[in-house]
Amino acid sequence: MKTDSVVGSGGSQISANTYEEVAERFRAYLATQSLRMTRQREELLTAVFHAPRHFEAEDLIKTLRERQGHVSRATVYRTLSLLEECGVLRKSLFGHNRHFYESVVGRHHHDHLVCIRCGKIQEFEEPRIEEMQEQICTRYGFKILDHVHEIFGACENCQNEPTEARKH
Amino acid sequence: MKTDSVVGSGGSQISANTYEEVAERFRAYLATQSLRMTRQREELLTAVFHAPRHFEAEDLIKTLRERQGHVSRATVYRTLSLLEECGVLRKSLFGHNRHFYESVVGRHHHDHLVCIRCGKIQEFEEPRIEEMQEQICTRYGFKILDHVHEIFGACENCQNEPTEARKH
DNA sequence: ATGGTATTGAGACTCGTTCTTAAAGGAACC
DNA sequence: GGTTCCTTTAAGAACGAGTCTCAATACCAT
Ligand SMILES: [Mn+2]
Ligand SMILES: [Mn+2]
Ligand SMILES: [Zn+2]
Ligand SMILES: [Zn+2]
Repeated sequence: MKTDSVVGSGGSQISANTYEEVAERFRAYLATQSLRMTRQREELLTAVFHAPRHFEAEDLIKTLRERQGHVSRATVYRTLSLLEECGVLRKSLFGHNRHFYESVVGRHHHDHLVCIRCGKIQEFEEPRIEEMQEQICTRYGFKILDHVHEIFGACENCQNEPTEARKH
Repeated sequence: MKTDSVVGSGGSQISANTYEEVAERFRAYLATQSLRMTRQREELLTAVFHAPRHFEAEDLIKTLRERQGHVSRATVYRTLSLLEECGVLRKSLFGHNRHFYESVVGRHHHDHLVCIRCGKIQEFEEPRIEEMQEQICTRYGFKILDHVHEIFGACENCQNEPTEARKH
């Protein structure tokens, strides 16, 4: 399964924000937490900025390993969490197990159709669903922090492919 | 975090179906796959039938270990997958990582509000969301097989608890 | 430049899950 | 019952994503 063949909802390949806008948000966040901007965190940010729309932690690790400036696995995970905390990245699901990240600064909230055959990700936006979610939470006095709404299935291209048989 | 303090949508604690109905479905499925009903598979089925509404694989393993008839870890996972395949069980998310299973025979489809503090699970049913999902899939020529729609946050009880500070 | 925190890298570790393999079980036929 | 040919199992090794540990190093305010 390929890792990324995005069909975006019409946007550009890379976030519409400039690197500086995103970097600024990150720096500001670090400041509020009395955390420091380091060479590693800067490199990670650059890598994230140039990564495809939906990427996995392991992709970043690989990318960075190939370059001069190595960044350790632990640091990658630590930094991804920071970027998530400050609203630069969002973490979602590829399948029942795998995760991917995507940059969300300056983008609308959206959810995903994930093709379980070829890995293609189709983004969708449906404010009415979001609104109903809110209603449901209100009904139950639940304070929503986060949600996961991913739809798994077969994209148009993959629907005609022969199905795999049970292997045993 | 406790593992299960369900507030169901009004249903009974255990699936409304009789054990025999569920067992029959499982046997039928095994037959179609030329698989056999074994002592272990039977014990698993019983354990599943008596488990709380939402349970984890590890819970079952523990339960079975305490009894006379031991069933190995590998067999538990294999059988849970079979039960999922034949529509007896559904697998969902507790958090970004953890999974739980629940019996779905004879129950309506529903999704969950998961309290990230105490682990309480509130089920909800919203046909209009399901319908919109279908519309979206139609729009993109996507054949839906499965979806995950879990909402994470704080339940009514947990909203007033003091928040934990960043630990470092 | 110094000093006191924050940060890092490497690798150990965890945890859920899957894989491997040899031994045991079941069904069908004799 | 015995034989044959599968399927299934148990146990533990292996895996993979992610986290933790801790000694060595980097930041940055002063
Ligand atoms: Mn997306
Ligand atoms: Mn449920
Ligand atoms: Zn596809
Ligand atoms: Zn709660």
